[in-house]
Formats: sequence, structure tokens, C-alpha cells
Amino acid sequence: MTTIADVARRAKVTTATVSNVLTQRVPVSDKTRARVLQAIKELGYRPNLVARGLAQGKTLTLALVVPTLSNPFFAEVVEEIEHVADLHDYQLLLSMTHNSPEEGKRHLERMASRWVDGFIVMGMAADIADVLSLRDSGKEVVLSVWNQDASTQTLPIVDIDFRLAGELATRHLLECGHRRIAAIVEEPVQLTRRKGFEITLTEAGIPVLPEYIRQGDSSFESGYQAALALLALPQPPTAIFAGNDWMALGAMEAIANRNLSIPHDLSVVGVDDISQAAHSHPALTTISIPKREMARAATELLLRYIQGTDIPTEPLKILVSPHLKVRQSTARINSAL
Amino acid sequence: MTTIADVARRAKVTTATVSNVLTQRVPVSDKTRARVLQAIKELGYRPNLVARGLAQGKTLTLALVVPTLSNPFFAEVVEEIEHVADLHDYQLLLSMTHNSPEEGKRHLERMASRWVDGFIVMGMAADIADVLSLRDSGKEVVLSVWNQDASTQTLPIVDIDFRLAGELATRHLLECGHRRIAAIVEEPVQLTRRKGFEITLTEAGIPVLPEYIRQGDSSFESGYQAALALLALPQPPTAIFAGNDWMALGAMEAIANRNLSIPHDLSVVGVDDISQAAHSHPALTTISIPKREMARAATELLLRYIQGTDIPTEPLKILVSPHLKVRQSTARINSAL
DNA sequence: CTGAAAGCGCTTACAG
DNA sequence: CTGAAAGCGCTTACAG
Repeated sequence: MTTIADVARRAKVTTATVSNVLTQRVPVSDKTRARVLQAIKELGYRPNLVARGLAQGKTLTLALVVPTLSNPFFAEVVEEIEHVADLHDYQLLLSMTHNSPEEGKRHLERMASRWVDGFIVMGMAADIADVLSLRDSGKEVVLSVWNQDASTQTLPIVDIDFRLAGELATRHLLECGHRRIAAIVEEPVQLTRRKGFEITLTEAGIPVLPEYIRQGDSSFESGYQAALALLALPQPPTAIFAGNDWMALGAMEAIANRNLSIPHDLSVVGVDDISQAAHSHPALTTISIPKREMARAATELLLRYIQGTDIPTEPLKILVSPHLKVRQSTARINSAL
Repeated sequence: MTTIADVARRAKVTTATVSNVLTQRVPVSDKTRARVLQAIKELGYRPNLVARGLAQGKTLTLALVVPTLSNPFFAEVVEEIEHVADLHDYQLLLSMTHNSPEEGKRHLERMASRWVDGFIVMGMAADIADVLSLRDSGKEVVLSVWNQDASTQTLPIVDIDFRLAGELATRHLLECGHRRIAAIVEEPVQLTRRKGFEITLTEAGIPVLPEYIRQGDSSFESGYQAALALLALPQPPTAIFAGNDWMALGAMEAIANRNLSIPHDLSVVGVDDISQAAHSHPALTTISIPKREMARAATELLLRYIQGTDIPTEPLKILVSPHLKVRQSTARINSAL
């Protein structure tokens, strides 16, 4: 390991000067700068960022805490966060909590000891109290995909407007002329989507029927089962809003197995726009979630806090808007129904 | 930020003693230990791991370089690596290269400066030369999912036996009585699977027909198209081996659209065992890839190298074996074909 | 068992 | 513009 002292010796200067040419914090004469750069090159010197981190009190590292990567949603979000962090010369310390608050707490504390410059905590990966104590100990924190409103008032949060997702889907079905619209959602995580669904129905003067609201667990299979139950009702719906694409695809499979045709007999709309949504038959109409846009917003906000510049005055809440992507699984209601 | 000096002052000892109770490297009398622990508690002291890293020359951090997390394969592998690392009190610095060697090089160098204790480099995420130079500069490195044999001889490597995957799939189809067996693969990354496929056919005395080997890009769509092309042959195959499950599912969709029945008219087998494989209709027979087992093996091997204990004498190559998972998409050949 | 001191590899005022 | 010195928060021989 060659150190800054080796370089200084070879360039016949002091380490302060080497540091100055490296950081460009203080002007250095062209002549000595050249000597130093030459020495660096000859020695193949690379600064030790741990030492620099200790001296400067910052590590150019961001801690990212997510529930899991098995969920492609988080995998993609992490990918984008890494990308944005990289653009700003930051690296990512990643950990997963598998929805266990204890694991979340453990990871937060460990990462805090490691002097990361800031945290992005996603998806209820940790208890809000532990996150708050983090912030109280002077770390910058941004929450994201938090899915719960309460007690986060004092922390900046970047989220997706899932209520709007529910509204857009429902409004689309209403505009297609549907009145008997059912929903398959996983609660509590998809509660906001259901709210959007219900609000839109109510505003349209349509009562929300309990038997038209089914619980799933976000899996294909649960969508399949929920759809079967809906089709077995005395008065089945003519359209189904599913809280995510997997359940929508499961519902489509169930409908096909009942020898009903989509969108002729039933319309189906999902949420997410996963890659399979475009490949199903018929292709799935869905609400597309701008995960990457959200990831970028969260990362950039955190970096602003860290750099202490351009800080928003209010502890703010950024909501990124989803949008409707019409494909072949929804259509104007069949007048015979 | 409370430091070790604060604790020492309060406990009326020197920082060395505080350090000793923390690291347990040197015995400390029960009495002073109690005083120190008390002070730590009162002050809410947590050691600064950056400082410790600088002093000890190790950071308890592993660098993980993968091509992307968009591919669920890598997402799952990263998840398992994090888990194993966590068990050993190591954390993960993650970066993605998107198959760009330049990006790979940049990330490797940056992480090396950060004094991570070791590297896991996956999936041709970087040029082998850059990885070797890393090792030459004293870092521990383990390759994984490397997919290329050459010039890795001197580096330890943990991989999945994809050739065996090709063999298992093909042998299964042969045992079902199939003789006209086609393959859909993405090369070069799935080259080894194709080799396993061809070797098994050849050993069974069956010629490998060029028109029975189709290229895909691992997507559902490419499997779909490749299967259509195979079905259009004057002598179509009675079984298809797809290099991954997505292409297998695409092939199944194409077969269904041609009004052929699986497995009655055609058998289909994939590789991976993604979660959708169990949910397709019929459920997909596939070769299950022990990603997590591989991830664990790679991580534990790297940790052995780092800790310098229990080091294997040979620069070794560990191959983890996949296994056949029979579901409903394969069956004994229809004697009418 | 405990303390005094040097060291890890950088940066940062402060003089000159 | 450059150097001498202290400091970041720990650990680690070495005395005692």
C-alpha cells in the first residue's frame, strides 16, 4: 500500500501539498503540481478513502435499507438509486430487513456506526422510532415507499401516489361504462390504492359493496382465487381492479378458465406495469409506477440534505405520480351485460 | 458524537482500557470493566467503525459487483450474500456495471480505495484483467457466475454447473422417449447449457441438428418467436429445451396459440425455477438452480480468504449442482408422433 | 491489569 | 504557494 507520505517524499514536498493537489482545495504552483502528479503516477498511488473519511468526517457512502430484493420493485429501485448515487460519487451500503423491525434496527445502528453520510429507508423496513433516533443523532434520513402516514411528519419522504393509482384505474373503468367494479387488494400495504378506488366510486355515486372487495397477498395465485370468488357471486362484476399486476394476471387466468373472454365479458386492470403485463394475452391494461423517477427523487433529496445546500424549508413530502397504460384487457362495457 | 475519549474520561481510565473492554483482546478487571460499560451506557457511545477500520486495516465490508439487479437471478443472489455476510458481521458495498467493462473497472477501483476487505465479482461484470490487478494489489477476490473458463485459473471461483443443467434437462427428455429435441438458448451466456444439451444427445447417439438450435435473448418474447420457428419446420421437434424459464414460458404460449397441447403434443423444459414456473398452465418442468447455495458458498469462501484461516491450498473452483424438477410440461412421448 | 505513546493515512487551519 | 503540526477516533505493542 503506497501512502500519501510516499508520494510526498518522492515529489520532495510535504503531505499537505500532495493533499492540496488531490483535493484542489488550495492552489498549487504548476511546477510542484506536475512533480506530485508524476510521483502519484509512478507509484500508482490511490488515496485511502477510509483515512480521508476519518479526517473529513464524511464517507461518500449512503446507507440503503430495504425489506427485500426478492420483490422486483425494490430490486429496480435499488438499481436506480445506485445509479444516481454513482453520478454524485457516492456508494451504497445495502441491507435488507425482511420486514423484521429488529433486523431493521440492528442494521440501522450498524450502518450509523460506520459513518455513512445519510440513509434511505424504504418500505417499512424499520420501526419509525429507530429511524427517528437515527436522525436525532445527526444523520440525514429520507424515507421512501413508506406506506404509512402517521408520525413521519418530521422526516422528508418521497413516495409514489398510490391513491392516485387507485383513482386512475377506477376512473378508466368508469369511463368504459362499468358500474359493477370489484377490487382485489392486499392490505394493509395496498390500503391507499383501495382508498383511491373507493373515493372514485363514491364520487361517481356508486356504492362500495363489501362483496366486491377481496383480499389477496399480491401473488398470482391469490388473484386467481379472488377472481373465482367474484365470478361465483349472484351478481358478478363486469370489471376488476387488482392492486398489482400479479393478482391481475391471476384473475385473468381464472376468468379464462371459466371460459369468459377478456375484455368482452370482463375488463381487468392492474398496477405496476411489470414486464409480463405486456406479454399476457390479452395484454394487461395497468397503472404504470414510476419507480425509477421516485428512486431518483429520493436520492437527490438526500444528497441535498447531506451537502447542506439547497435544502427545502419544509420537511417535505414528494409524491411521484403514476399513469394509466391502456392495453387490451379493458374495453367499453358489453351492452349485453 | 461521543468518542472513546469521552468514555475514558468519564470512567477515569485511558482510551486503551476502553478499547480493551470493547475488543476483549486483553483482559480487564471486572471492576473497571463495569465502570467502563456504565460510562458507555450513560453516554450512548458507539464506536466509530471508520476510525477502527483505519487503525486495524480492515473494514468489515465486502464489495459486491454484479451486472444488474433487474435480473431476478442476481437480485436473489445479492439477497443471500447479504444474509451470509451479515451473519459474519460484514456489510455490503454494492455496485452494478450493466455489463460495461469500463463501468466495472471504475467501480472496482473506487471500492478498492475504500478499503473493502474483499470482493465478489459476478457475471462478467468486469474485465478479468481489472479483477486480476485488484488481486495483485492485495485484495481478496472471489469470482462467481463467471460464465467463461479462460484465464480465471488463478482466481477462486464459485459457479453453478450449467453444463449439468443442460444434461439433466436433455436426459429427462430422452428418458421420456423423445428423439427430436430442440433447444432455445441465448449465447454466449448460455453456451455451457447448450454444450450439456449437445453432449447428452451425442452420447445417446442422436445427431445434433442445426435447425433444432435457436437463439433467444432470454426474454419471453424470444422464446415465443423461436418456438414458432421450430413449429414451422417440416419436421418439428417433439420436445423443447429452453435455456431459461422465461423462454420456456414464451415457447409454451406459442405452442398453445398453435392449438397444440402440452405435454401431449410437445414437452417443454426450462432452467431456473422462477416462481412463475409453478404457476403456468401446465406447470413448467425445469432445472432448479441453487442460487442461494451458490451465493453462500461464494461468500463463505471469500471470508475464509479474508480471515486467512482455513484457506484451501488450490486456487479452487466450486461448482454447485442444479437439479431436475418435474412438473406437468413434460411427459412420455405420444406414440402417435 | 492499566497507562503513556505512537501510529493508521489522510486533511486542515495556521505561519511564513 | 508551501511547510510544520495537530487532529480525525480508534488500536496496539510496550512498560510498569
